Parts: sequence; C-alpha cells; structure tokens
Amino acid sequence: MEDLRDDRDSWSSENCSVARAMDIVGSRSTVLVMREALLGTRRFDDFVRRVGVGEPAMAARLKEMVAAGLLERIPYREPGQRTRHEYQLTQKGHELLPVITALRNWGDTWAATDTGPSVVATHHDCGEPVRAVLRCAAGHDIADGEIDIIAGPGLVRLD
Amino acid sequence: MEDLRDDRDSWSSENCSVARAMDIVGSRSTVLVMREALLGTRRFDDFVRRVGVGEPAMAARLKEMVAAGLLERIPYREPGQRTRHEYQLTQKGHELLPVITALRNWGDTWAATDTGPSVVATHHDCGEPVRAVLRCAAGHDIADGEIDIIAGPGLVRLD
DNA sequence: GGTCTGACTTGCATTTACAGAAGTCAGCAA
DNA sequence: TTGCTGACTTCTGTAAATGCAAGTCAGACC
Repeated sequence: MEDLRDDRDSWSSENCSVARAMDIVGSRSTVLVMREALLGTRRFDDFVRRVGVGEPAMAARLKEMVAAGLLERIPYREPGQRTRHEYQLTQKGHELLPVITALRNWGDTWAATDTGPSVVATHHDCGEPVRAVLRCAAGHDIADGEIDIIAGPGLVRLD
Repeated sequence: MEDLRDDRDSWSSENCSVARAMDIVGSRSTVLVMREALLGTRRFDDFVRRVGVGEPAMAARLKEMVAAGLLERIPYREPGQRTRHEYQLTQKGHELLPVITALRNWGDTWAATDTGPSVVATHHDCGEPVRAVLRCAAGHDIADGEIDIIAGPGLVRLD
C-alpha cells in the first residue's frame, strides 16, 4: 500500500481520531487534571490547588470529565467525617498515560527549566526512567522516518 | 526512593513539564496542525482546509507555532510560480510524533466511529500498525501499575 | 497594464473561558 | 444550636478565541 502522504490531496481529514480525542481532552486544564489524577490526586480542593485554576472552572472541568467517562465520582468516608466524593480515573482515563508521558518527555526535552524536571516516572522493577516510544505490532522499534501512513477503513477519498 | 504519590501533599506541582508543554501545544487547533504537518501538509491553504479553521485563526496559529519553534517558514518556488512559503516541521515539532501517535491510539480505542480509523500509521519495514508504548531506559516494557513517581531535581517541597 | 492566485490581514460581532469574591449546603463536632 | 469544613454554585466583569466577510499584496502571466 502506497504512503498516503504521496498524494495528500486525494483524501479528507474528516473522521480523524486525533480530532475526536482533542474534543475530549483538548483543553489545557483537562490535560493538567489528567496529569494530577495520574499522579494520585483525587479531591476537589487538591485539583484546584495543584492545577492552579479557579473553583468554578474546576467544578465545570471535573463535571465534563466525569460525563466524558475519564473520571468517576465515587463516595468515600473517612472515620469521623461525613461522606464525600473523590474523583478516580476510569480505564478510559487511565489509558491516557502514554499521552501524558509522551507530553512530559517532550516538555522535559524542549521546554525544560534550569532546575530540571520536578518529577520523574520510573520503572518500579528497575528504577530506570520511563519514556513513551513508538513500536509496531510485530515488536519492532520505530526509528525516525520509518512510518508509512496508509488508508484505514474509515478513510474518505475525495474523488 | 519512595513513590511520591504516597505523600502527595509534600510537594508542589509548579515547574511541571506537562504544563509547559501544554503552554506550547495546548490548543486543539495547534494539535490538529501538528497532526496535519506530520501527515505531510505544508501549505497555508491546505492547513486551513484540512484543519477546518478560518484563515485568520490559522494565520495566527502558524505564526505562533513558528515563533514556538515547532514549524519553520521556508521559501520555495515551483517552476513558473512566484516564491511562496511552506511550513516544515522542525526537530522540536517532529518529536511530538509520539504525543500525536498516543493521542491517535487513544482516539481509535475510546472515541472511535463505526467506520473505523481513517488513516493508520504502519511500520515501513513490516507493515504492522504503530503504537506509542511505555518503556524504561533499561528496555523493559512497562505494564499497568509498574510506574513509580519520584522526585526530580526541580521538585519544590512544601514543608 | 490588467488579471489571477495564494497567502495572508483587517474589522467586526459573537461566543467562550476564566478569575475573583461571595454565597450555599450537608452533616459531624462541641 | 451553632460552628466548621469540604465541595461546590452563583454572580459579575473581563479577556481571549473564532467565524465571516472583505480587503491587501506580490509577482507570474497575458
């Protein structure tokens, strides 16, 4: 199958999964909430404080994210406290980990500060830092330029 | 080193590379332009048409992205035509490929349509589809829950 | 000189997002 | 019964983003 990039004009970019993904996790604060959630934050006030967004904005964001199925609002109760709710990642939300990791890798390389990264994700077994890398289904690592773009079943051809 | 998630309150989320990355590629249209650029689009009108954003917005977006170092504005000339400019990915821009790939993977899984994905990225050598996966520097694949979050040099402790 | 085209720019009008301050509400504790 | 605290909601003003329509500009071509 030819690389679609060779005739870029013969197909449409509608129905793009990247665009649909961006409709769900497309805003800055949504991504930062996801980062916090993946770092273990669960409670409203902590999200507000750590993401650095106002309470009204955070309430709206969390509501959207629950509606989108990224987070679940779960009641819990600490001894001597009333029932409260916390926000837990769903499977759908948890699977954004590669996206956030890739973003963190990129930020550490291309938007770094003098002080270096504030947190590092490491492999539990060996302690080495974790990165998002590209790999094909046959298990080969993908080096630069080794990717072809081919038509999928949902492709809309223009002619 | 302990997993920082165990005492989530002892450290601050300032100086986060994810946040800094989102300051650069944080908007929906920026990501869609990156996706297009990675698929081979180079010219202003094509970006406008394929990303589905108005000309003024696209002009502003491209200008920002050039200023941010994601794209380079390069003069070119087709025979019989006047000199024009096209937008080429820089190294910095190109290295967002894992982010876009992870996003595409996620979108294909969690925001799919009936028709299936419109395009598939495949490994040039073997034709198998490409995914973004997590791997540590020692080469181990990372399974679910095998990640620790530890303090990096830039961490701000709160106590 | 006039036309045409790609690549923008300018000007509005409108929507959307967000901050900040203040108010609400539930229920445990005193 | 009042206070307190976490988790919100409401209100208001402002700033940013985007769409649409129209205008500009450079240079090849006629």
